[in-house]
Parts: sequence; C-alpha cells; structure tokens
Amino acid sequence: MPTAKKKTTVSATPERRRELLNTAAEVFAAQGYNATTVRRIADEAGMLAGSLYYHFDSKESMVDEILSTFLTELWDGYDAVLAAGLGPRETIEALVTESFREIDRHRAAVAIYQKESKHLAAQPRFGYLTESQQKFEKAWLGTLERGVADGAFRADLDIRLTYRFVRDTVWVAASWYRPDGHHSPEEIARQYLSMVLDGIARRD
Amino acid sequence: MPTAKKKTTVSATPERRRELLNTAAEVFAAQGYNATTVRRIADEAGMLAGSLYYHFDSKESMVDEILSTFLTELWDGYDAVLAAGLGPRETIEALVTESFREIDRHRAAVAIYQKESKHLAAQPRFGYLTESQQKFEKAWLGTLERGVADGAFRADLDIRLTYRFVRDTVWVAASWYRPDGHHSPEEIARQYLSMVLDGIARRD
Amino acid sequence: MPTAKKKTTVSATPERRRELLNTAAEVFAAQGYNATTVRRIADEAGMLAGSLYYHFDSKESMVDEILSTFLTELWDGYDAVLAAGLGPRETIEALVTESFREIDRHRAAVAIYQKESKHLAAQPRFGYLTESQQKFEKAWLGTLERGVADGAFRADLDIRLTYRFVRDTVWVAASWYRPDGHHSPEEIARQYLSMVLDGIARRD
Amino acid sequence: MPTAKKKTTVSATPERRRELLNTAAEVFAAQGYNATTVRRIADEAGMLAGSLYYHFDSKESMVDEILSTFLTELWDGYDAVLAAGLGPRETIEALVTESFREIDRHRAAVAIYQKESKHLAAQPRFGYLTESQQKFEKAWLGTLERGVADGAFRADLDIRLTYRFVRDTVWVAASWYRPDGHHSPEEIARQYLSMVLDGIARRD
DNA sequence: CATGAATGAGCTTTCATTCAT
DNA sequence: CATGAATGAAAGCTCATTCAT
Repeated sequence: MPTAKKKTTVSATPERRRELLNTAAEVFAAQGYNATTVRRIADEAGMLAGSLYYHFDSKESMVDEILSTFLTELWDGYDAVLAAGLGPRETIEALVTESFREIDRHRAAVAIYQKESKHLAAQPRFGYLTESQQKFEKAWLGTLERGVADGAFRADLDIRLTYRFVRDTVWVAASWYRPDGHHSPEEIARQYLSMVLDGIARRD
Repeated sequence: MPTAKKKTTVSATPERRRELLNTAAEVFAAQGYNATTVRRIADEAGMLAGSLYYHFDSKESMVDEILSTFLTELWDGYDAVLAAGLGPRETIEALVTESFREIDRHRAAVAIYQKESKHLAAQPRFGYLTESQQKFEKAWLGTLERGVADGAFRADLDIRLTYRFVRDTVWVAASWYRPDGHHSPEEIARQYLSMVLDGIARRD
Repeated sequence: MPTAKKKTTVSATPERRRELLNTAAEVFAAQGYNATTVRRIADEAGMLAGSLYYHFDSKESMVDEILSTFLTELWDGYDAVLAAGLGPRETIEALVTESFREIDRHRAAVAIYQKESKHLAAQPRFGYLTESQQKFEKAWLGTLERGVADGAFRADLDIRLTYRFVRDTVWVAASWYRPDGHHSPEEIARQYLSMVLDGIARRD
Repeated sequence: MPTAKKKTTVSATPERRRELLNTAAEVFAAQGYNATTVRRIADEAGMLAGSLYYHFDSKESMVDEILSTFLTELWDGYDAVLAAGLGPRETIEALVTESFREIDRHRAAVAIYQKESKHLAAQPRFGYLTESQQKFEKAWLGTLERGVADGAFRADLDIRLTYRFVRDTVWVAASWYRPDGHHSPEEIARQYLSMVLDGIARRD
C-alpha cells in the first residue's frame, strides 16, 4: 500500500484546480487577460479574490497553466500526426482536423492563446509560447513545401503567405466557435479543408 | 525670402491631432487597448500624460476617433464597390482588394478593430461598431448568396461558414502585415483571392 | 475566564463602517467635501487611501451614507413631533429642540448638509436632499401659517421670510456648536426659542 | 491736462478687471471656490483660461481681491455707523440695515465670505479675514453689552449666543437673497429687525 | 491682450497581492 | 480552505499655471 503522501483531504485537490482553471479560462477568453480581474474569477468560482491565492501563486500563473496545459495536449496530437508518415495533403488534413478538435476541447484556451500570446511571449516565463510557435511554423511550412515539391499543392503561391493564410484561417475559428453548435469539429474541419484546398469558386 | 510666414512648426491644429492619433493607434495595436497606458502614448508623442487631455477628452475618445475614422473610410470604399453593379466574383475580388488597401493605410486601426471591437461594442458610444459589422455581414453574405445562385461559387458550402472563412482570412492579415514589405496590398489581395477562390491544391 | 472569546478587536463589521464614516464626516465638515481628499480621510483613519475602497464604493458614497443616515434620524424625530398634535408654538418649540438635538448628535453631518447639499442635490443620487428640503419647508411653513391663523404668531410678518429666518437661525448653529461645551442642546434650544419667539429687546 | 500715463488702450484696464472679478465672484458664489475651475471663469468671461493670467496672478488673488474689496466697503459703512454715537438699539438697527445693503451690493462676495472665509483664513495672505471678524465681533458684542447695560436689551440672554444668533441671522440671508426681488434691502432689514428685536410671537 | 499648447502635481479609483484568523 | 481587511503601485484624469507667439 503506497503511503498517502500529502493531504488527507478528500476533496481531490487537482480536480478543484482544474475547475478553477476552467472558470478562469472562460473569463479570460471572454474579457481578455488584462481586463479580467482576479475578483471576477473568484466571483465566478464562488469565493473571494484572496482565496484564489491558496490555489495559485498569481493571476499570471493561472494563464500559464491554462496555456501550457493546452499546448501540451495540442502537441500530443500534432506530434502523432507528424509522426504518422502521411503525404503532405493528408498531413494538412490531419493537422487541420486535429486543430478543430482542440478548439472544441479547449475553446477558451485557444481564444486566450490567440489574443494574448503575442504580448505574453515577451516574458521569459512564457518562452514556451515562442518555442511552440516556431515548432508550429516549421511543421506547417515544411508540409507545405513538401506538398509543392511533390505536386500536391500549387507551385505559384507565396509559401509564407500560404502558411499564414492556412494558419489564421483555422485558429481564428476559435473566436466564434461554440461547441453546442450542430457542427462537429470534424465536420467543420472538412468544410474548411474543402475551401482551403479547392477554393470557393465553382470548378468548370 | 518671404514665403512661408508664420508657423515653422509643422503642427497646424488638425495635423497635430492626426499625428497624436497615429501614435496612439500604433501603441493600441501593439499592446492592446486596456494594456496601453495613457502615459505610454504620451511618452511616444513626446509629451506628458496630462497634456494629451488638451487634445482629447479621454483615452476612450481616442480609440473612438481612430475606429470611426477608419470605418468611415472603409465604407467609402466598400460602398463604391457595392454600387458598381459588378458580378459576385468581381465584387468579392473588389472587396478583398479594397480591404487590403485599408489594411495598408490603416494597419493599426484594423488591428485594434480586430482585437477590441467585441468588447468595445458593449458600450453605447461604440454602437456604430455593431452597425458596421451588420452592414458588413449583409454585404458579404449577400454577395456570396448571389454567387451561389448564379453559379459563380460552389453550391455545396455552408454559406455562413464561408462568410466567416473569407472575412477572417482577410482581416487577420492585419496582425502580421507590415507596409514596408515588398508586397503591395494589391499583390497580396491577388494571392489571397487566388487561394480563396481556387484553393491551394493543384488542379489536375 | 471563558467570557469574551474571539475578537478583542472592537471592529465588528458595521462598527468599522460607522467609525470610518464618522472620521470622514469630521473631515468633510472641517474642510469641505471637494477640498477633502480621500487620502486625508484614510490618514485620519490610519489606513491607506486605497483601503477605504474595501468599505465604500467611492468618496461620493461616503457623503451619501453620512447624509442619508442623518436625514433618516432627523425625520424620525420630526415626524414624531409633527404627529403629536401640538399647537403651533409648541410644535415650533419641539422642532427647534429636536433640531438642536440632531446638531448635537450629528454635528458633522449637519455642517456638511449646510455647506454641500445645494450642489450635491444636482445629482440624481442625492435627490432625497431636495425631497427632504421640500418636506421640511412644508412642515415649517405650515406650522407658521397655523400659528398666524390661531393668533400664536404675529400676523404682520412676511411668512416666507420668517420661515427662512427661523430655519437658518437654527441650522447655522452647526457651524460653531461644539458638543463638549457646557450648554446642552436643550439649553441652547431654549435660549434660541426665547430670542426667536420673544425677541432680544426688553419688554416694557 | 494730465499726461496719459500707461497704456493708451481705450479699454480702461480697471473696468475690465472689475468685470472679470464680478464674473469670478458670481461663479465662486455659485459653485464654491475650490469647485470652481479657472476655465469656468474664463468661459464665462469669453476668454481662455490662460488669458486670465494676464489680469491676475492666480485664482487665489482673485478671491483675495473680491473679498478685500468687499470688506473695505463693508467697514466704510460700519465705521460710519459706529462713529455716529447712536444708542445700542439704533446701532444694531443701523448695522443690520447696512449689512443688508452690502448683501444687496455684493451678494456674491458675501456668499463667498460665508462659505470660504473659514478655511481661507488659515493662510497668512488672508489674515485680514480674521482681523475683520474680530473687529466685527468686538463691535457687535460691545453694542449688545451696552444695550443690556442700559436696559435696551433683555438681561437674561447669553450674550455670546445672542451675538452669534444675530450675526448668523443676518449674513445667512446672502445664501437666498436675490436682488431682483420685490424686497429692498431696507425692507428686509426692517422685517429682520422686527423679528430679532421683538420676536415672532404675538404680544398680548 | 489673447491663444494654443504644454507642464506637473495631485486626485480618485482599481487591482493584484498578502496575511492573520 | 476560505474570509476580511489591508497594502501599494499604478492608472486615468483634472487643473492651476506658464509661456512663446
């Protein structure tokens, strides 16, 4: 029998943490990180502002945990896709689909990531945001280049422009996506891919 | 030489206002409205925080003027396009091109609009943001529907999804666009349109 | 000895509020509302300016609570007098006596009321000041008229002028009254009434 | 013909000064000294805030001039009365009448004096306010004492209380007095004196 | 004389954070 | 674990005042 390390308290601490982080993420997403007061989060969680500091070191450490948890999960998915040895078109399809799944699961975190990562990344503590973004860029750019090389994608497009186009196109969806909708993430992904890959104009 | 009496100072009054608004817009775009302090804007403008209040009523009235000026100009362009009686595909092309021109001219304002309009629109003073957005939606949705009807666009796409796709695709560009680049707005518009209309996959 | 567990600190919550309001009232009365800084009140209360905002919403809400509390108590007393069915002279005597009692208990609030009510009343929030003043006028004017009618008061005086005379005469006392004096409020009231009713000239 | 010293400008400088001071006095009286902004006075005078500083050193010097001018005139009148060798009752009558005349001529200044003199007197510059008040007290108290001694006034009254009563009674009138009324200052004085000297109760 | 623009001190208020209970 | 009360830094804004033109 393993020794009961730490806390005999029944109320599983990590559960509470996650609940609180979900609450915080929702508020951050809705109002923006800076505009969100710790009091507001506490209100939403049914406690007083000061009480949050039992669970977290600071407001900053809350976003930190929200974002890093999200990115960890995101990369779990991405890495699996990238390791699967698919062709460029299939890789893009899988990455986009995976992205919409993440938006579905972590809508708030994604929204926060979109709005705040640029200025958060300035702080050393959030260095992983920059790292992630670079890894991200490498994965997408590489796949696009591979696709152009093997003829899956058109050769006449500016590759960086295309990268930005596809990237933004996907993630901005977090700003309007509502999980209660009738579109599953896979369904939305399929439609997006259809537009991105084949265009909206009718083919003759 | 008797020319140019008076005012070696460049700052005729309305000029100064515009200068200051440009400065403010740049900072708002870079740091976000809430995170931007009035002191920071003043620093950038080479004056003290209090001095800004000689020119503007409040921080809020600064964004207000920035956004409303931008939207006025935007709609001048859009209305001209919409009144031109073009076909759906040409209308989309013209709107997208016009949009990139606006991004070129008002990059900061567009970035602010993207990031802040959602929560600013909550205040009555910024009601015109909502109005503009509705007019915008109507123009784009209408054009897309027309295009589907007359066979210019594919009939198998979710029209609202497509609207969001095209809309986001264009405006998000403001977040990375730098006017000093080697791409003219028209050039970028052409590339974007090529992707949006015909897709990135190679046609057989 | 088991008695008096907990809280050697006197400050049960509502007590603290009252303490702070007393402090604030004293400063407002001494320096005027506008001229009083929140910092000054906080100093006097032994805390930092920001800390006051844990207890009160704003400087304005402090005067609000000070004045409304005072007026509530004042009208408790006045209403009792007016409901007692006394003759006009006795009513005036009772109102004046009651007034001096209020000056005794709420000297600071009365002084604030005197100095600030006129411009505070302009704001909707302080509408009750105007209401109170109208009720006040009605009560006094009515009593004076009754007194003239039944012969208790001289018929040859301008009734509005008399009203102002008596009203001011009483309340201005708040500007110099110091409760630690040797005059009880009742004593002062008696003297005032003697002057107001019978005049300062010797009767033949 | 005396040489035109200083300024050939037609617009008699001292006139302008007086106009501006009247304007300032009116605003100070209406809003209180602290609450009055220099901008407001300038607005009312049809100029910009900075321009006032051509005429006056500071906001403070404006009240200073307003109050000292008023007090100079007041004491001209008072001194004449006191030097006239009247009996106590006649002296009181004359002082009260003179006071109402001053209220008529300098309503704004009197109102300012009432509201602000206490805290202005704290500054050395306004030392004359304290002096004036002491001279004032001496004149009134002395007259009242004389009146009690020679039987003109009742002997059973607290003399200081009586002093305050009469003093306040007169000056507070400035807070409601409007010169455009149908009551001349002499008429109001007569009524006040009637109340103060003989009381408002009917004599048998 | 007046304007336009700026200064700088100080004000009210907000808010993340701390900590004894 | 949570509360109540406080801290302290910083924010937006106001205003008397200055001064070159």
